[in-house]
Amino acid sequence: MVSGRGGGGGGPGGRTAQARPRQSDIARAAGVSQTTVSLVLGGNKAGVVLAEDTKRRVLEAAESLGYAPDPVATRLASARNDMLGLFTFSATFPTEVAHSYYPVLVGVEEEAAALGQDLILFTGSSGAASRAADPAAVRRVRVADGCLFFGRHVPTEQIERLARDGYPFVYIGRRDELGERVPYVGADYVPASAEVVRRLADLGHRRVRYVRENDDAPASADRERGVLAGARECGIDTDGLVVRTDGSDITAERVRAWRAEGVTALVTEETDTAAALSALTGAVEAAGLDCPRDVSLAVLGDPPASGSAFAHISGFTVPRREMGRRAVRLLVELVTGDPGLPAPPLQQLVPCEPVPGRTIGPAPSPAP
Amino acid sequence: MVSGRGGGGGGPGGRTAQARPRQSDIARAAGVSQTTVSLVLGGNKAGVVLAEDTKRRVLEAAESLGYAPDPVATRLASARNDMLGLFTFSATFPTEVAHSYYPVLVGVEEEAAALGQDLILFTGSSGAASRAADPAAVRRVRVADGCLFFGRHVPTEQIERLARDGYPFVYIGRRDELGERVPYVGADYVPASAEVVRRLADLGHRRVRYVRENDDAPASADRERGVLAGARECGIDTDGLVVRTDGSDITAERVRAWRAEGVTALVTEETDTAAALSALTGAVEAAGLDCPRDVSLAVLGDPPASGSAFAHISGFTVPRREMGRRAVRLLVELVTGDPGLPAPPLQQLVPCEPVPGRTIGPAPSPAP
DNA sequence: CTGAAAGCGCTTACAG
DNA sequence: CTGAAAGCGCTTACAG
Repeated sequence: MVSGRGGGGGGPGGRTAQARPRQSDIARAAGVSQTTVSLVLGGNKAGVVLAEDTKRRVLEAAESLGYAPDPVATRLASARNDMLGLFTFSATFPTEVAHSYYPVLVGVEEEAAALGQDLILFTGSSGAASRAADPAAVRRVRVADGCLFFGRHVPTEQIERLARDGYPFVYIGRRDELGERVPYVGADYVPASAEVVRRLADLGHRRVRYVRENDDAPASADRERGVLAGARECGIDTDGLVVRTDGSDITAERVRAWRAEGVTALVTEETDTAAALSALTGAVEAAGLDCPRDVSLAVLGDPPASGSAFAHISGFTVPRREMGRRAVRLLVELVTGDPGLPAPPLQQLVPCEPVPGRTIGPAPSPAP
Repeated sequence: MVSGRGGGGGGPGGRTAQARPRQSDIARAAGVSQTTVSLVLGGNKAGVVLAEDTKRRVLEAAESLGYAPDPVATRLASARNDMLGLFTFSATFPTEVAHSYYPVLVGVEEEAAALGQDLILFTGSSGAASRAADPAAVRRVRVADGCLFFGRHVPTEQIERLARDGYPFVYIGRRDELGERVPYVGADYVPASAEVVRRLADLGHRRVRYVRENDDAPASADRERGVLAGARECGIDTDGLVVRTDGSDITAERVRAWRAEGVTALVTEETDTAAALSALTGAVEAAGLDCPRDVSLAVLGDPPASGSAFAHISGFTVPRREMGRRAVRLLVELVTGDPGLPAPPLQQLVPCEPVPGRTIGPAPSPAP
């Protein structure tokens, strides 16, 4: 048996901890049974009729004792506790990608609060020791009714285990590798990317370079798909259009050479590392080119920091906040969903918002 | 009775949930009792001696059944749950003050992960309806072993109730109003503020204006205290030194008048609203003054955004991340602390880091 | 060395 | 309208 209540703990003042009140304490105070307390406080889903006076006494006792239900017990007994998990696959909150992470969190938090859900933050690995591979890490999420997953390095096997057990979860970000029944909320990169190319075409650009990273992320694949689709639609040369890079080989010379070939617009993508983006902007600057006078420049996704020289770069923004919101909404639907009812769309894409910016302009004469 | 296993739930795929194996299933398979299974799998903290053969049989059965312990039940049965709460007194995560909030969260999350604690995020009010005054809102935190409080508008009464019950909590940010036994981790504004004044004095400045907000926050009081102490120490005129404002009355004319009076340096403070800071920087710009050529400028606390014209403003940074870390450490000490052992320092101040910046320079001639 | 039993704090049929 | 009882899946003294 466990020693249980009244034990140490030593609260803030070093004072002896007072045990939290439970339903049985309320029952004693109100002179009713613990069952009745549960009925009164638990929302009374079964529609049981209770005497007004009983209700009042129970509520008063609960109030004066400062009662708060134990969500762990609630969940063990009922399979619900109105808590949602948010699991990130990194040792800590990504400091580097603060700009991309925070808005998601804001959206998640907003919608969770709106839906009366608390949020439990889990991290992939605890301390330096255990890696994200630790199976126990992912398993912990089961304390919540359902969980949001967010991040690059996904322990597929662990997640599949959860899926097999019917545990509700939603990915933030598109996932290919897990099949078509895996719920996610992603950004709709394809049309947004095509639209950027279309804008360039409308301004007279015919030769473009799309500088993307060597990355297999669905986001990168989608953007390339959109760029190619837009190019084909608008009669932009797709030959040599896509350039893969780790950043190191995008130099001022290369950019000048493109200009000499008649390239008038450059497009790149935003990622965690910003390798392609910073290499390209650096090369454009080093080449002494002005945007959009000498060459137009666009980025697929948000620029890295508002402080940089390219703070007003054209392109589109990723609807991170809305993705967070939608992911929560979907997760709650999965958690509360009646198995008989039609399921909500499991895989959702949120439109990206075009950013006019100041780095796109009419195509200059083909050769400088 | 609850329907329990195998029930609906309808996981991500809407597939029927498969019942997870539990200790009793393993027990049956291995021909031992459920207690023994718990002993074998549960780390065996009590140091009970078990037959090797029994262990092996249990482990094999667990493996072949794909057993994963139910963290909910584990936590209910053991006294602690290794969850820490983080309660913020605002409807949602502060979007405006993302820059000041996020680093704290990073620190909290880092240290919590390092100490094997999960994090529950609570917000003061859920949705638009309930205000932070809602007693139930604060009460919810009791589900965690202890809680961090963060934000300006603090429902003192609710917190005192927690304190009385011996519930462990720690404030992030200094708190005067709650007495000397209230645990907090704050920024050490006084010496950092004095140091900024000292730097100005060393550069020859003798007449200074400190433009602060009309705010009773401990942070504001501390900064003023530090400014005054530094001024007295360095022989800077304290007469008219401190200027309180809501932002509206800091104009280009006023700044020019100060210059005419011989003021060569301006100091302001960072707050949630940034009212004083943005008013002052706006007025300096409008007055056509260059920093530090015409006037030196410093801010007590971080500048608002890296993108602004004053991204390189001199002053100091608030050690938000370290505050988050320390707060978690203190809280865990309070939660796990042996009441017999000496308590850790309940009120801790973390040093601020000086930021050289580019807006402080030698004092120009007293009159322009 | 192992098992029967109580208990963690709830929910939910079921019987008064 | 209310209460006694079983149960969620574990942990932990305690008794063999």
